[in-house]
Amino acid sequence: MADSMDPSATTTVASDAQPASASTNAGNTIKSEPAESETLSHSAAAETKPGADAQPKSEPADAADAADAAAAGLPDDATLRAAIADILAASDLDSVSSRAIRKQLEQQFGVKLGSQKDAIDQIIMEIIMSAEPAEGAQDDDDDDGEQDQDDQEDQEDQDEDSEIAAPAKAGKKKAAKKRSHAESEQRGRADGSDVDGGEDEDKDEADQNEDDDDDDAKPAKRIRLDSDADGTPTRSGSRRAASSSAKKSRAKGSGRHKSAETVDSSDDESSASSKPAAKRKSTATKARASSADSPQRARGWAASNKDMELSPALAALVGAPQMARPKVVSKIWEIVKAENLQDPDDRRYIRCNDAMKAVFGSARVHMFSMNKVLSDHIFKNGETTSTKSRVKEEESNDDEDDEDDDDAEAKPAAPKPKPKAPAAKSASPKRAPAAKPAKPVAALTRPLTDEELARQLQAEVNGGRQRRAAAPLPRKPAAEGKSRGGGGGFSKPVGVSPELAALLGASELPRSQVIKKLWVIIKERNLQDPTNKQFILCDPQLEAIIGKPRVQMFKMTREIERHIHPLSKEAIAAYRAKAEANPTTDGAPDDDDAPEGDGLDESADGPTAATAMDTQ
DNA sequence: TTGATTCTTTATTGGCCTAG
DNA sequence: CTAGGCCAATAAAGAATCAA
Repeated sequence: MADSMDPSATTTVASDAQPASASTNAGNTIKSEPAESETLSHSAAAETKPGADAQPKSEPADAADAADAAAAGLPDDATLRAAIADILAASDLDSVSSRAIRKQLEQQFGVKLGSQKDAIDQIIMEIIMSAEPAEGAQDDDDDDGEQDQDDQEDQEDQDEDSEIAAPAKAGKKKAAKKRSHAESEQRGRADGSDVDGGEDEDKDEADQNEDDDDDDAKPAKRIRLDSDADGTPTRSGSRRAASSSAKKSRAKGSGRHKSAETVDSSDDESSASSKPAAKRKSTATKARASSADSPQRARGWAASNKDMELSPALAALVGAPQMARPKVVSKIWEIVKAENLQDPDDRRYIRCNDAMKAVFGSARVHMFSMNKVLSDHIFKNGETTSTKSRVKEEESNDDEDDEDDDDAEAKPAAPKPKPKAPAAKSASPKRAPAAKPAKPVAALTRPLTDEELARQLQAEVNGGRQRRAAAPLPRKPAAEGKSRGGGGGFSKPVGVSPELAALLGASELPRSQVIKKLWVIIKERNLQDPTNKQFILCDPQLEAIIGKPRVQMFKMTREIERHIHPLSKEAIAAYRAKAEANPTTDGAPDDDDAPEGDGLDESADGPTAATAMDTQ
């Protein structure tokens, strides 16, 4: 995390920052005496800047002894164990990695421990597992922590600048997070960037970047992963699994998983059920401290590791019809190594064997382009066609053939080509940054011979390409399949304040449209902060609504909320009737084309506001 | 550093669904 | 029947995977 960070700086930050929103550790941290914060910071330093002086509290003598022993060879098991225990005790398990620990040990003992990697991992796991009971004991503190968190919340509400401070304030973040909360409480909180809560927006922006710096801290999940692979049912491991499955379940839109997760987390049920019945709103604001960064990473990891459908050719190559992308890459490299397929002249090039030729369509492929080509052979689970292959097709259509007319219709489903299309994108708008025009693979692969070309063509026919002829991309079943009975939630029209109405040009429209239109305006007026596009630099009109000259896009919704009020049933019905009578292309009622009168600004808003009162 | 992809973070409401 | 989780839209950025 902080290889580049001055440990002393970390200390400063940690002790200076009001830990008001120290996410994970809120409960404890709040109560921490300054001295304790110091200790924590040292822990952080110890974790990332290994060295005798950074060695956390216990037994420096041991370290010295061990160093002596190291001169003779590797430290013995007991020494190693003690040292690891020390390191772990001083580290945030969500951010520390086995590698970081090993490096620290190497420093400490003055020997290379690469050969001991497995053993060290094993010891780490054992120590983590043996720490479990302590975790349970800490559960009782949860409520206190939560209470404290509530207090912070209030504080933060008063201090608007600290809004973004606690990324972990996602209340709704379910059991997996709660668990990590409990665990993190017990662990040291070593991560300086985690501790430095929120001071101001700029700080937070910096924090974001600093968080990113915690590079070499491949989180302890690595360790957990290993243990999972071994089938060792560690708590941490199951937690990770639960978290990833939770994510998956969400992606799939299944409530069943949720319950499974609940079962999984039996020790959490009390805290979960003890939550006031008040709904999401309260849970959302009730900041459940949770580990701020690690779950994110974990989920990112889980995302990458989702099993994907493989084309027949690729399946034949790797020996499985489904596999996560990284595993595919790994497997291919396994094969490359096993068969010594790397070009001796330039080891970045891989000489394809027959199976690989079927996939890559050439006799030689650059390692970097390998992934690109693989994309043609990897598909979303359960899909018959891949989004990106569609995109590719469209692109290739542009410069090659026009035979596939239906592809043009498929376009809306392709999120890519326009990094910023304000208009209708629906299913998966994510991954904006990836939107790069596909570089020709040929740039890295050598020109194909006719024979190879033919083979490539064949591979395409056999592989992913043929899938595209299949039925139109079944967009997220949840997206349209559910169609959530008659437009509740975001599609339910709401009334907006005169100011907002003036900006949007409509006084009644669905919440989703409010946000959508706002973004159109933001783009039109180029209001995004060029240095950090997550922030909106409000123009006078927008500032009158937001109340700030600059607002993070994530927080915009909250600010806008002040200008939104529910409509009466009658008003909603009227709105829908109007929308139905005047359907627009978007599917959602669009006020651009069918505004309820252009002079609705003030006049229309009065009644709606009044009716809104009725509703409430 | 290359490549692609998926998912997360934030905030909001309310219908739908499941489990108890 | 109730409680509570999921999901819908919207944005940018970054993490995760793997290899040399």
